[in-house]
Amino acid sequence: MIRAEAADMPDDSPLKTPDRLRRRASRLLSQLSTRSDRLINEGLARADARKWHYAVLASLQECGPASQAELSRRTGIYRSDMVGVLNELAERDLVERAPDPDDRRRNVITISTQGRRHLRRLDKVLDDLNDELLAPLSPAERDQFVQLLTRLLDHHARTS
Amino acid sequence: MIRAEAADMPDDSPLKTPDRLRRRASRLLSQLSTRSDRLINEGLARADARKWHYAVLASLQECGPASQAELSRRTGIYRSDMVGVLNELAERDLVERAPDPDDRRRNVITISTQGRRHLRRLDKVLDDLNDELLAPLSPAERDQFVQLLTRLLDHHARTS
DNA sequence: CCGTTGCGTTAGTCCAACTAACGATATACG
DNA sequence: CGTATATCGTTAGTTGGACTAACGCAACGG
Repeated sequence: MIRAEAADMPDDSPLKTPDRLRRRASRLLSQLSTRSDRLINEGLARADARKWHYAVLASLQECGPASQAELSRRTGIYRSDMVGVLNELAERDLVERAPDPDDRRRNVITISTQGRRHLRRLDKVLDDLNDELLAPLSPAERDQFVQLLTRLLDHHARTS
Repeated sequence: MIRAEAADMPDDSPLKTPDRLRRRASRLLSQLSTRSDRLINEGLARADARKWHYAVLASLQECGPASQAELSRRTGIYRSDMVGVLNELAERDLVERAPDPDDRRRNVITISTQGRRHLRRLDKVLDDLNDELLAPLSPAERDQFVQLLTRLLDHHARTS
């Protein structure tokens, strides 16, 4: 399997990336993540959105209205960046930002009907993009990949 | 499996990250990569290095001396960034930069004895860090994880 | 000889992740 | 009560990685 590439690429050059580098999980992870990010960002840009938009809308849809700070915790977006994301979403009326009468420090963010519609579109877009990302894997392998990622992430999220 | 976390975490709050978000491979990938990067960067910083240093030194060790442009191709570092990396490495005498007599456009980069020693240290450091990264996985699972990553990356590298 | 290509280098863009600090409000404690 | 402490939304700024543009120079191909 190692020399699968030797089939279509003459190995007469010492140009190839050294094996030591290619096998490090950390490196594979970061490289694949870069490509994945690019794929996702480009796909979402075509749909006039960013990935943070999706994260916020999905969170609102699934868990209901919330303050900005709570949204930050749910989605992992820093609350300093949340401001801008919500500005963009509110500008397009995908989301409503209203002061919380119970706690005047808070804003209550609610997803709008348009927001729900937009979210449905984005869900479709992301399904397709993730399909493209995982294209070389069989369904079983995809599940396993997701499961491995989840376990690793959970571990490092709890140990943070 | 979905509510594995409910075991040690009372689910009376709507704060949890929505499932839809948690299952997207692209998202898992990017989040895990962020944490992995942080782990690696901090670990290497403690050893007074950066990940690009390792990539360059390893490439030199495994494939021999090369021009800067070729190093770029081997490692994936942009040649505009390679300059700075080589400056740092040359400053510490881990690497030697000499004009190529055969092609006066080129610099030939050679790893020094100190460079080799430094590389050995970094290899150890990275072994440990990757162990930490993959801690929750069994050896078989680690192999599989690496294999899945490799296949995905190869696919998207060729389709680039 | 001239156009193209590859080289090293400089500068600068873009974006994500992250920190610091602010004013305003809410909560806890003495 | 009052005062400390914490939380909220917000602004500004830093850092680092990925990436582009353009330069002068050298090599190669006609």
